[in-house]
Amino acid sequence: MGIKTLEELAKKLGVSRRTISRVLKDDKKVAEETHTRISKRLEKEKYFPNIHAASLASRKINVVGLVFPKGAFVNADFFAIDTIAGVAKAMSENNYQLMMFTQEKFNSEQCLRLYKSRLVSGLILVAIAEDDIAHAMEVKKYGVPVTLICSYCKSIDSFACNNVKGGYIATKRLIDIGRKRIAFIHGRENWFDAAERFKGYKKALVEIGMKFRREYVENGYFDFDGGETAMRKLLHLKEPPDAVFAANYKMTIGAIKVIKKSGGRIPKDIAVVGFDDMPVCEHFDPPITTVEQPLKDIAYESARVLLDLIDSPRKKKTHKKFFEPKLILRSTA
Amino acid sequence: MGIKTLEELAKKLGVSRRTISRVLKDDKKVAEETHTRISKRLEKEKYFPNIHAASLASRKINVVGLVFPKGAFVNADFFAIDTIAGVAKAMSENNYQLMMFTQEKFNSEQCLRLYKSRLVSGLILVAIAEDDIAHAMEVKKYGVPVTLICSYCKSIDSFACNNVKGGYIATKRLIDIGRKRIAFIHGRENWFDAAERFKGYKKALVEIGMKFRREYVENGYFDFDGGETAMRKLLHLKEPPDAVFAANYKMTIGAIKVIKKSGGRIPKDIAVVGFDDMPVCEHFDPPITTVEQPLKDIAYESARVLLDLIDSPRKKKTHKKFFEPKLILRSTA
DNA sequence: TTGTACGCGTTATCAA
DNA sequence: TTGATAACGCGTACAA
Repeated sequence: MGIKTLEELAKKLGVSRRTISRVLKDDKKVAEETHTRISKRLEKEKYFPNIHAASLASRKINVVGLVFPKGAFVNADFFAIDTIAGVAKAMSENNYQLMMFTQEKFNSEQCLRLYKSRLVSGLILVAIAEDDIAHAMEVKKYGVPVTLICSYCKSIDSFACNNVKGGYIATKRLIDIGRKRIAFIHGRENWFDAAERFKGYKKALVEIGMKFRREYVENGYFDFDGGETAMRKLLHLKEPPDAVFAANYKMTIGAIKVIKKSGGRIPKDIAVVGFDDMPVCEHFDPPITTVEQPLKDIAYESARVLLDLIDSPRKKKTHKKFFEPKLILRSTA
Repeated sequence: MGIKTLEELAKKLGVSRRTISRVLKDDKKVAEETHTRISKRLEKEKYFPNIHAASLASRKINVVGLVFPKGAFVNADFFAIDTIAGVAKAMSENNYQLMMFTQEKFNSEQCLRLYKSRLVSGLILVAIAEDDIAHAMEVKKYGVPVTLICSYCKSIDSFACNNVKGGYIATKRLIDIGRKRIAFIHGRENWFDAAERFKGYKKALVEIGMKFRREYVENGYFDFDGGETAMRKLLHLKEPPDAVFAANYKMTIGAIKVIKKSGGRIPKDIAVVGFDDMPVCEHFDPPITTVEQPLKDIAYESARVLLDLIDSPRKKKTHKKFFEPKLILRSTA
């Protein structure tokens, strides 16, 4: 049932393989009559060329790998969805396929294997921890086309939100509404994003001449519980904050929960600005004021550049682009 | 830099390709000395076999495709994450790779192509709308190993939550706490899950001898806004419900929002049970009583069975498994 | 406009 | 225990 190879089909049609191959590629140099006769038959037989034979011969393979560290994937939920959606869009626009990989811990050896075995022709690495940047560089050194999403490395094409600015506008908002004691709930410290948002927070304080207070910074580890614990500590301070900037949406929700439970009014007693605009932020009670990062665009762009890189690997200059974050005003600040 | 082919390496080592191939496969029939000599060199050269050459020769390819309808992917967020995580686990346990596909609308032609071009050796279809079941059957008829996640078809191996039971236990909970006017917020009607949960709702009502009232059923289209609109309509009824079961977490959150805004107390005035236990449900205000479905397990199992199917395609009997939903009691009912 | 024939890098069968 | 050698199915330079 159904023709399996070009050879078979060629025999049945009484033409050469080469001619059918031309039809498949829409090569002009085929008589119109022959063309229609062949393409009708191709349709009918539901013939599709064996990709392995093709890429063995052509040395090309239209597949790109998207590598998630397990942490990012399991805990960051929406984050992963937008990333996949953005990359998938670029892939389908360019007739590429997307392969997914999740790694317990970033594994440069495995990345190399994916490439050298010709499974993929390039890799997109998502949210690599700072400690792993060196390994990513190694992968690149072996000649693997690589781009980074939501992390940064001088020698690799990197795409991320301008997290410093994100932290800055979040904090600035709190300053603008008159807050004097602004706390910060930090994400995991070895993550690129977390450190950058912290910088933005400090920058805004310095700019306005507000003093930076160590006791107003707590680590919430990017999670609900972490946000709760951090907020609880902040509330127990002798001089509790009158505003909080939490560096992702989970910690924000955790913090709000604790504030409400303690009887604090939001934003009257404590104003809150979060990070990431997940669908639920708008529908939370109260609706959360937060900084949105265009994750899907970031992912899309990094994928597009990777495809360029695959086509012309000679490019020396590395791209890097930091996308604009955007403050979404709702009820918490 | 680095050996590219078996041939090259064979020459350098003064052995035949076949011998190296044996070492790669851990074949016993190689002298120990030869074995260690070769494997050391393999390691050093970072040689990995060309997958295309290998699958061309062996006619095998350790890749499985996971096909999302676009709707399910973009709107169902967490849903997709758990699904991917479960499938990815099965893949890595069996040394398979995972390829992702998102389709605007289910496209059997494309599914067939993926298989016939040997890109994948089987497909997992996620949450196919009822209308598309026929197309899925066609794909199967062409010999593609296929399993279904979160939808059901008699002739295809199917894995889903026991949604009827889920709807039943949700409704039963509301009955048990003494509610007499129980409303239902329906998901998109042509989706398998939605219809099943509705059945469970009706079953619980009938069982207790409560009459089914058409006006207590509203469609919320599985989305926040839909949930809000539906709830608003329900509140405007002459005899508003004293309980609501909403068929997914987004509609649940939408409904709660509207109830709170209208001044209703939860669960005192209106009790609410949701569906899906997303991380945010626990941290919502109020924490949401909901029905959990073991999505990750469902996905894992469907992937495992697909791999079996690929290994031994002769099996006539189709598997189907309906996983147990679980009521998670929190504050809304 | 159409066809021939070699090469791509493995696997696997047989023979040594 | 090892090694020739023929597939595997397609791409493409070159020839007709």
